[in-house]
Amino acid sequence: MRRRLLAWYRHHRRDLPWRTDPTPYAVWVSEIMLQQTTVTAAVPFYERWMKRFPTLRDLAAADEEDVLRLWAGLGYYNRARNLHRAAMQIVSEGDGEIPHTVTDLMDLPGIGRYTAGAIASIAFGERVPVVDANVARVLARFFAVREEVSTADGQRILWDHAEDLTQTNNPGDLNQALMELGALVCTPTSPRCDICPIQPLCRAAQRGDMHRYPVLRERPEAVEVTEVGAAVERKGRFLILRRPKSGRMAGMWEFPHGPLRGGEPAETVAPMVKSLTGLDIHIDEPLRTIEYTFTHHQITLHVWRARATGGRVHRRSHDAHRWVALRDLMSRPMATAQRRIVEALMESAGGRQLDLLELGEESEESAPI
DNA sequence: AACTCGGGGTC
DNA sequence: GACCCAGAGTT
Repeated sequence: MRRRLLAWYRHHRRDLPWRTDPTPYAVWVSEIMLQQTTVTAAVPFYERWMKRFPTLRDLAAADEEDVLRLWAGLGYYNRARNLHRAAMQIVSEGDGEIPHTVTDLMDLPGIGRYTAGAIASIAFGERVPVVDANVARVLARFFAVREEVSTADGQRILWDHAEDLTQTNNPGDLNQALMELGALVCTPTSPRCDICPIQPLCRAAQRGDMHRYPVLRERPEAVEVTEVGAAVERKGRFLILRRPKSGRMAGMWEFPHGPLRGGEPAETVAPMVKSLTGLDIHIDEPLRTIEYTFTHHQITLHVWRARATGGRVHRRSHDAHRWVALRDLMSRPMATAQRRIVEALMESAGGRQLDLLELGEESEESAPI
């Protein structure tokens, strides 16, 4: 099975950026980005990251604000904070070298059994297994594992199989081959058993019931949430708040917003901004409604344009605030939903300039673009 | 063992 | 629009 798999991998492996020079740091960064994130989504972020933080020391020396700025859009922001903290930990407490073993790697924040195994095997050649969603699927089919993947029994069985397979001279390639097969051939909904190099040895393929593996836990139903928010303007600048150091989206900037607990959205904005910031505002007009989904929440966020009319910013659940000009908003670390608010503001500003241009054209003047 | 994480691609 | 993804941390 290993021989077939490795032969296939050598021929079909994708040319991914972290494979051109798989230093321990490169492997580490890629593995953190790829946690719960598809390869396609991670690639452009990886390229930018390595340009800005080429080495572990560059990362350790960076401000968290810069780290989050580069991560903005990838989601799961604690990954970036943990990566940064781990880099600082290695440089300050260690010798500046990334640990070589699973045990030592797992002492670092953001590195669990999977990521420790990936770094140790790929970068250092340690004979240790990895079980991610790809490997779990491949092995569950190959060995016809009936146990639910997320249970303790299911995990133990899969890790045991993976560990057996990894007792070889090139554990890093073996692990990557398993993941690559899961990504390209042994896919979730329609596996390509016809082109699979290990199909003749696969229990599920022999039985013809590939679709029954892996056994996954039922997902909870999505919860619909309505939120209201405001782009509050004062003297041409907009109010943004920074979330505290811990918890969800720690350290990220956002417009004042919050869940609608009842009543009409339009009538809830001003009280929400008041309780969040202490500011009195005047609502001008609806700006945009933004819909997005995460985990099992479906959010509908209604955002209004508003002006500050009085009061002082006191901040309740945030640790900083700034009044920022529109052109500077995008350079703050903000999650995607918040960036869409900035986009809406820029589009409406652009529209206003276009209105001016059209007025100019009506008066027979040539307007520069 | 269950829950959370605030992104996005694929089919 | 489901479903899934190179998981980890917290409760």
